[in-house]
Amino acid sequence: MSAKIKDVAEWAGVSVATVSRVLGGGAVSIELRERVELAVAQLGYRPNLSARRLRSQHSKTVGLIVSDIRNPFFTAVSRAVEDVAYRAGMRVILCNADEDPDKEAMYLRLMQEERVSGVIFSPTGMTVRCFRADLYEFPVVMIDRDGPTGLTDAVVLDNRQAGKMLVEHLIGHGYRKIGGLFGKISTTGIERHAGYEAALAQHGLPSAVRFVAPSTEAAAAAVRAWLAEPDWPDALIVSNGLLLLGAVHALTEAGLSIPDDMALAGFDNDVWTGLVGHGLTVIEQPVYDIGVVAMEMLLARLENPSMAKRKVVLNGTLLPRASTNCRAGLAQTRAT
Amino acid sequence: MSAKIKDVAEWAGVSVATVSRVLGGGAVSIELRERVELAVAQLGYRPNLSARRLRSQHSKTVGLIVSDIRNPFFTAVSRAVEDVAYRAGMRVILCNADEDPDKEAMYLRLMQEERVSGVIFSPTGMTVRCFRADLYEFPVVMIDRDGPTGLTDAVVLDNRQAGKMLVEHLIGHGYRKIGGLFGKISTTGIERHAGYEAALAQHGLPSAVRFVAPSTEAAAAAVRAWLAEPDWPDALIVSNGLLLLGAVHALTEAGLSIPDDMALAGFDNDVWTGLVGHGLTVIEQPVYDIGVVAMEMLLARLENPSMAKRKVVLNGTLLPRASTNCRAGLAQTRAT
DNA sequence: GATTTCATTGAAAACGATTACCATTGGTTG
DNA sequence: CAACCAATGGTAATCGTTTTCAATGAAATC
Repeated sequence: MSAKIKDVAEWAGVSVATVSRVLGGGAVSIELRERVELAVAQLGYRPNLSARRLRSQHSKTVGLIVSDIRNPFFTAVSRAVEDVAYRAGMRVILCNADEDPDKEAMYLRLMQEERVSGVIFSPTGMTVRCFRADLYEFPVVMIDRDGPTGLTDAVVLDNRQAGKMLVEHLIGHGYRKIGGLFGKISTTGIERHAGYEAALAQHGLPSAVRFVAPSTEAAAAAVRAWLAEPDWPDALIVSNGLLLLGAVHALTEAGLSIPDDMALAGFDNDVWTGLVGHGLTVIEQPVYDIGVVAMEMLLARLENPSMAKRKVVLNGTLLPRASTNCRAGLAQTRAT
Repeated sequence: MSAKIKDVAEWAGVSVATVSRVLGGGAVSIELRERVELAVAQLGYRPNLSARRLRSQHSKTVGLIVSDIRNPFFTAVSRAVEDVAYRAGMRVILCNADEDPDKEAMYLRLMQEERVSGVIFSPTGMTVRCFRADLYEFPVVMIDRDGPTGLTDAVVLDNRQAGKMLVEHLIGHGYRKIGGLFGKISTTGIERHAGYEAALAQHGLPSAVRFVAPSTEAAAAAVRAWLAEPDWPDALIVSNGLLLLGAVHALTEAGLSIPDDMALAGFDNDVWTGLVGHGLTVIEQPVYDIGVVAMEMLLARLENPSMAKRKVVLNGTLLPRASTNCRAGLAQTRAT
């Protein structure tokens, strides 16, 4: 059994209050402070965080609920959240909800039991629609997906604009039959789709879309089915990295050339996107920044709970590469 | 302020002990049990985990200390650890130690303060050499890297054998000048290097190695420097996914063809390895299994602390692909 | 020199659960 | 009918901290 504060106090010949003050940076004479520090070192004393949290009523812990840590987007975000959190003296509890509203509810309940200081959460469309922030005693910062404005803080990408940007890039490179493949569970897919439709409508071009479950396999299957139909698009926009990989698999196994048989563009600058052929054109999200901003917003909210809710909208940047037949992209890839 | 157990007791007209028994599955008459459950539901009561942990002296929490969650190897492992942990009613605290012994020590101290039930840890070579398991009150399971046998439980890959396997694959495909690029911080790099040397020695072939810091950029720089020398190998073995990516970058930017100018093989079946050219030959680690086994070992150890220490050695599987000019690999890639 | 002020320190009361121990009840048995 | 027992509920101690409050003594003010 490890040493308790009482042992330290006895060893140093002071009261437990004094030890606590030394640890917490209170006012203690230099002499006692040294005696206590020596005792702490000699006994190898480590405070019990459960006791501390119970008494002081703040956990210094944040919950991070993502859909799947294996998605490079979320690993980058979580790394950023952790960096900022640990630097601020807070711990992080990570949960994978697998885009499943039941699991989300379960983890939210768990966060209450932990009495976390706050939660950073990337919810499904389902949960976002019926989320009642007032049910929880901790502030929530939504990331990637956003709910009805003003309910919680949020940091998201300008998905609509990014969707438009991708379509316009393709139009600018001469493509006219531009298909879209979007995730059907998250709100990001919906918004990117909206941008896609808006850009096409603006140019008087027809749209052709498929909505799929959020998995590489589902995307591959959808593209496979599409290729079996008589009439495919000559360019395809895919709404996130996981789905994009599925599309690549389906096109490769069909022996089709990118971009000659079908151009391809998508979201998320995952490492592999630079390595398919001469590179895939993608919208790069500021993944690390998203995590940093989310955690900083949470810290600010804890500092000042009554502050008006904020929504930070970040912009993606277009990385033109060879998969959309972009000469700039080709040149860049060769040079790199 | 949320409801406490006392409020529930008053609401239901019973004592706090009865409420606690209902929650903990003790012996309570059916009638009172129903009254309590109703009260819990109506008040939205959630037990305070800090209080529970303080009193019951077990945290039901495990620490997971990895070097970087952005490394796909560790994301897969961590996902597995979490799945098993949450299924066993335990929470996971994740820490990134960045291959830095100081950070490792800091997080280990944090784990003590949290009074975690156990820790799963992927230490640097430095920490592994001077790790004193008896300093900590929780059991530790080492993953990926292993310390002196018998000190802690461990689950690792048979790195030596995997290194040999890769060399023999290359020799079998006619390569004779086989270089090696290994990480210099972790023990995995050392062991894989040992297997590499052993296999070459067995065939009477010369070795040529470089050791680098564990980053993609360091690997790219090393390969770049190597290519500037007059005499490079005609095949290169790289000791992990991060470094392998660096090698690919360096070779690509030098305009060299894989495998015509240089064959390439490595470790970790990260998604992108299947997408470079017609695929990179790699040793695939059973990443998810490693996490599952590690967490299960930890649970077993908690169940029975006096059990003899175990070390589980898993085998990698060779995925022959086009980067080593492997016809089997080529065919497979085309078919997939 | 007496009174006020101030910085230190210690004693003890929380924090919110679990649980050992005791008291009550009603039924069964000798 | 007395006595014992099983089942159930309540009381209070406990976990290891932080924090309030009062006490102490030294310095400062008048």
